[in-house]
Amino acid sequence: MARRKDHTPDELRALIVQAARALVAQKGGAALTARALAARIGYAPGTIYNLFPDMDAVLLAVHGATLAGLQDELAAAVAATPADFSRIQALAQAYCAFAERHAPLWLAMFATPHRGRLPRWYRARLQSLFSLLEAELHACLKLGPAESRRTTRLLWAALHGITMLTLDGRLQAIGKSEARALVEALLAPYRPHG
Amino acid sequence: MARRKDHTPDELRALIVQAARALVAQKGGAALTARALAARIGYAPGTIYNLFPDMDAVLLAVHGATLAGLQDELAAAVAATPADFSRIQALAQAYCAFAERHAPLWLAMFATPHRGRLPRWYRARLQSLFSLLEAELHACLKLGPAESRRTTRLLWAALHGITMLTLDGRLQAIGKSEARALVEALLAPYRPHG
DNA sequence: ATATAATTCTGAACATCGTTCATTAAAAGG
DNA sequence: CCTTTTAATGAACGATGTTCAGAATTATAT
Repeated sequence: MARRKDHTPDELRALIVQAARALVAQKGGAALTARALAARIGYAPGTIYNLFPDMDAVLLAVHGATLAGLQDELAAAVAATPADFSRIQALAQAYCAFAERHAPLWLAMFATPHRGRLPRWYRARLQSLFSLLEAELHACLKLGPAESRRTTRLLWAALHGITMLTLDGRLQAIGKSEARALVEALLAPYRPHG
Repeated sequence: MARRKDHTPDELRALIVQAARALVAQKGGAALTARALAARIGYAPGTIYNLFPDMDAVLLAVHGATLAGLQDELAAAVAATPADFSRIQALAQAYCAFAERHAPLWLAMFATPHRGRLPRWYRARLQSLFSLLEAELHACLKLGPAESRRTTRLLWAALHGITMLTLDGRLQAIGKSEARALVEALLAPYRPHG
């Protein structure tokens, strides 16, 4: 039995990613199994493999959507703040808020180390995100190009650490309210003097 | 067939953890399967379950050993440096060096989010590590109690982030040499003025 | 219209995983 | 020597990712 529903390959691909995203968001990354996903979209498990090489690729597509969502919110934060230190604060808080609001999706993104290198479209997404932050740091903190590059990586990594330790409660669980204070303290050295 | 080799339960427990540790260190966390572990110690898979409730418990014991190893090296760093800012630098570099040197073990420690709360002995291990750092920060940086508590968490989380992003190459891969520069930049604001 | 080709979906099958447990072998005790 | 206790087994169960020969449907050609 074939063609039970008329979905173009692209539509079906999008349907799979959407269902996978919902599954991870609701029940965590471990709940994303081929059979559960197939049941959710009303297809047989094998159908997924006609559109994705394996389940890792499905999960990576979910992560891509998560990164896109973060980028949208960071862009909104840029648009809503003046081009000074307060924008950097807003970006950092938006990052933390997004990760907290989509905790299962965010945790799933870092749960399993990827074997092999990430596909180009995924690296491009990351690069795009990174460039956005770097541009804002350069503009708002008046750093030199080399310094803003390093500072971006430092703040990015530090934010990642704060967020992860907050979310999964590992290593001396950090309360959610304390996370904001930590981000403040992280950025404090970069605040213009006065 | 029973009692083929004479191991007390404690010896066998230690043997299992040791073999599991070697397995993770050599082939990564995903290679730690009940059957592979059993084969490595010359027992049947079921034997593992006589000594551990499940494989997660074995993995957690491995992580406990990893944390103990880190604590030893941090203590050595304390003993080898004067009680000033340079000691904080040495601690941070020791942390990064340990994670890098035991990359598979370190990555495995953060690969899967733990369901439920961690056992008490594990939380005590973490607390012990954290207390060591907090005491040194308090002593070497002349911070108040509340401030040293927050600063410890901040630096801990930031170090975690730098280390993780360096090791698994995710998110704008940070080169190993660049990681040291990032740690330097992270600590720079706390360097005594001059 | 009819036949043929191309597409698309199925679901049984395979290997491997964690885990359980009735069974069996070995040691200890009477 | 017999009995009890302990320790180890390995077959078995359910669930996993993945494959693929075949079935069902649509498109195309004659």
